[in-house]
Amino acid sequence: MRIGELASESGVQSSAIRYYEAIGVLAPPARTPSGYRDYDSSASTRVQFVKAAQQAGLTLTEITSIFNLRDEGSQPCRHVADLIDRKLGQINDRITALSQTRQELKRLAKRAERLDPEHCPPNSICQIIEPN
Amino acid sequence: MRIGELASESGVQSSAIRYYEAIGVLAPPARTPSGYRDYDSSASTRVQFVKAAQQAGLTLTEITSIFNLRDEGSQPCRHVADLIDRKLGQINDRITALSQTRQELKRLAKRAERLDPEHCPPNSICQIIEPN
DNA sequence: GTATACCTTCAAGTCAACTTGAAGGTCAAG
DNA sequence: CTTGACCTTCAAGTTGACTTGAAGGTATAC
Repeated sequence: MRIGELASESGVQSSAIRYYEAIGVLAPPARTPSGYRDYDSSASTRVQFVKAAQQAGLTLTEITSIFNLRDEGSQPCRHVADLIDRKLGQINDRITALSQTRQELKRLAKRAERLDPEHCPPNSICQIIEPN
Repeated sequence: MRIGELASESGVQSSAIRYYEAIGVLAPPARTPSGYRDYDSSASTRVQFVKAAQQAGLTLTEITSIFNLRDEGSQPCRHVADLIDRKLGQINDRITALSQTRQELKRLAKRAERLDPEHCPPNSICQIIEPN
C-alpha cells in the first residue's frame, strides 16, 4: 500500500504520515524498488490508533511512548491508564480555566448592555473592559 | 518612566512591552536623549488594559483593533461588545469540545479498570484505546 | 510520447505570544 | 574607575502538529 492510499484510508494527509515517521511515531516502512513507501496493513491500525488517541487528548509524544512499550513487548496497559488519568486532570484544569474566562466574559457582556456608549469617559480606553 | 518601571508596575516583562510595540499593540513612546524608552502615565493604563482584555480571552490582534478605534476618536463600545459576544461563542465551543474529550477519557478510564492486562490481545496495540 | 497523478527529500513556514541570547551602550553608586 | 543594574537592537528559539514549496523521479493511461 502506498502512502496516498494509507492516507485516504485512515483520513489523514500523506504529509502527516511522513511527519509521524520523521518524529518517530511510526516506524519507517518498506520501500518499493523505485523508492516509494510501501505499507502493510498493520500501518493502518497504527494510524487509526494515533487518531483515536489524539481524539482522547494524548499528544504524539505520549502516543509514541505507548508504541515504544508495545514494540518492546511490554503491555502498555498500566502506562496508558496513567496517561489517561493525567490527561483527565489536565482537561479538567483547562475546563476550569475556560469556565472562569466565560464567567468574566459574561460579566463584561452584561456591563456592555448596561453601559451607555454616550457616557464613555474620554480618558479611559473602554469602559466595558477596565482593569479592576 | 523607563521600560523596567512600567513593566514591574503593570506586572509584565520588559520584553513583552517591546514586543507589544513591535507588533503595533502599543505606540512607540518618546525616547530619552540616550535612547531609552520614556513612557508617560497613559502607557500604564494601556498595558493594564491589555492584561484585562487578555484575561477576558481577547487576542492581541483584537486588543489592537480596540486601540485603533479609540485612537481614531471613535468609541469602541459596540465593537468591544461584538468581540465579547464572539469570544463567548468561541469559549463555549472550546468548552464543549473539551467536555467531549473528558467524556471520552472517562470512558477509557473505566475500560482500563475493567480490562485485565493479562488478557491483552497480542495483535492489538492497546485494548484500552482502540479505534471504533 | 505526453499528460497527469502520484511519489521522493529537504527546508522553511504557520499560529500566538512571547522569551532568550548576543553584543553592546548608559547611568548611578562607591 | 569600576561594578552592576538597566537599557538598546536584532535574530532566533519556544511549543505542537503539521503544511507548503521547490525541484525532481515514477507509474499509468491514452
